[in-house]
Amino acid sequence: MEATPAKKTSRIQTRNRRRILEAALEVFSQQGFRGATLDQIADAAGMSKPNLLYYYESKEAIHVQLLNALMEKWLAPLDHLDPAGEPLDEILGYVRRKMEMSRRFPRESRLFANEILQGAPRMHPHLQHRLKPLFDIKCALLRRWMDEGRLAEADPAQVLISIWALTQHYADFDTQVRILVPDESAGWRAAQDHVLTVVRKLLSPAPSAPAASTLR
Amino acid sequence: MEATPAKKTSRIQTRNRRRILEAALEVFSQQGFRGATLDQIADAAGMSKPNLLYYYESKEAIHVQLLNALMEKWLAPLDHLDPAGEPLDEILGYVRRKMEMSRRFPRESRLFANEILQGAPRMHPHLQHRLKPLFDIKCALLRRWMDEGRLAEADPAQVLISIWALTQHYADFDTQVRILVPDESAGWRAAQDHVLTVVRKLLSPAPSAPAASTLR
DNA sequence: CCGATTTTTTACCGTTTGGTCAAGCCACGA
DNA sequence: TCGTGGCTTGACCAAACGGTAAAAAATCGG
Repeated sequence: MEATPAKKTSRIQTRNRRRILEAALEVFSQQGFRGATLDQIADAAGMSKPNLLYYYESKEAIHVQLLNALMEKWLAPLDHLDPAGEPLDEILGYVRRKMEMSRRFPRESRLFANEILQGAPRMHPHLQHRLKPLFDIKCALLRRWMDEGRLAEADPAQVLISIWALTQHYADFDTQVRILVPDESAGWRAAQDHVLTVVRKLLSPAPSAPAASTLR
Repeated sequence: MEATPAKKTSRIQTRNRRRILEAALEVFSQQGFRGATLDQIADAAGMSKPNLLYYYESKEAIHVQLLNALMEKWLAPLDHLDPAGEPLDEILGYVRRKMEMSRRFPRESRLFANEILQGAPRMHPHLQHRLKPLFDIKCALLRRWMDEGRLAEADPAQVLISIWALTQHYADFDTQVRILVPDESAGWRAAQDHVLTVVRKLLSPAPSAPAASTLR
């Protein structure tokens, strides 16, 4: 059916699509979906509005494309939590990766934040069908580690949520953080060290009466 | 000069102004400034658009009014940190108050988040002249408590920032949290207990070699 | 009850918005 | 060289937007 769609995407097509997404990320992440205008995006992409609409059929199509790409990128670090690794190291590694993402991709973080703030009108299915299952799997993993006494006892779901809160905050509330802690250079280092400390103190297995398993 | 402005605000005026602010809070917190429309707000307030503009001269005026009122409300809990109190209790009390605010005033939290996400175009001065000084004062207080050995050592600025991150996250990312932890009733209780635990573990003075004051 | 003032509505305006259209441009293979 | 098909553009549109003008309606002091 449907005659071979064929026609590979040309070099100019990939280039322009990339430019559009880059521009759209910039604008959407700062203004939100409704606040952004096609003219702004087209302008930032260095092309005319009709040309932009030649590559994406609507404003919403661009937004959706951006969110889809984002979801994969966002989930990757969590996916890397290795059940075979040393629990605390695994989690601290995860935190490090999340902080790194907040630092290197703040616009993606803000795009996500905007979407959630508005009730995730376009991402709700994604959250339910991709994020939730992965979340549950990793919660179970944390649960197991805690039961084995290799992590301090805590609510696994709350642990993951608070790691997100702590790490993403530095990207999403960057404006506020910069006002309060003007230190440009050392800022990120201090932030990362701090968050790592918080998580370590939260999850380090009891150092007083240790001994691996308190069976029963 | 300027003949007595007089004319007390009538009963109907206060009532309508309140209704407008209530409606605007609902809409702005969900859609952001640019995303919200006067028609939406007027609709939510149960009045016509021109009537709405009879009470506030512009969309921006409503937004500014909302942000001003918000700032006071938002700072209050931090202001209550008592230098004379028991350090850990004071801070845990502060965390409790912040969690309570996230639960009872999620729209205010999201309004604030929206403003910061967009670079705080209207709130920047407020942040610099009201939030920052208070922040510095409370950081100094934490510093003192830590130096006295009554709190665990940490970067005071990062401590306050992470408390905000943890508490506000439950309001701002409510949509996501609800998907991941569907438990309606126990959810907030679990969240609060968790955040309190995190902060307690972070700031509890070393339990091994305690003794109040290690005066050098 | 009246007159004056405050409140509300109807009709409207100029601008911005997301999106369309038909014509022009340009690269490239034959 | 020319034509063909992908790419680009200027001109345009209807709807939605923030906001205004003026008159109708409601309110209230006397």
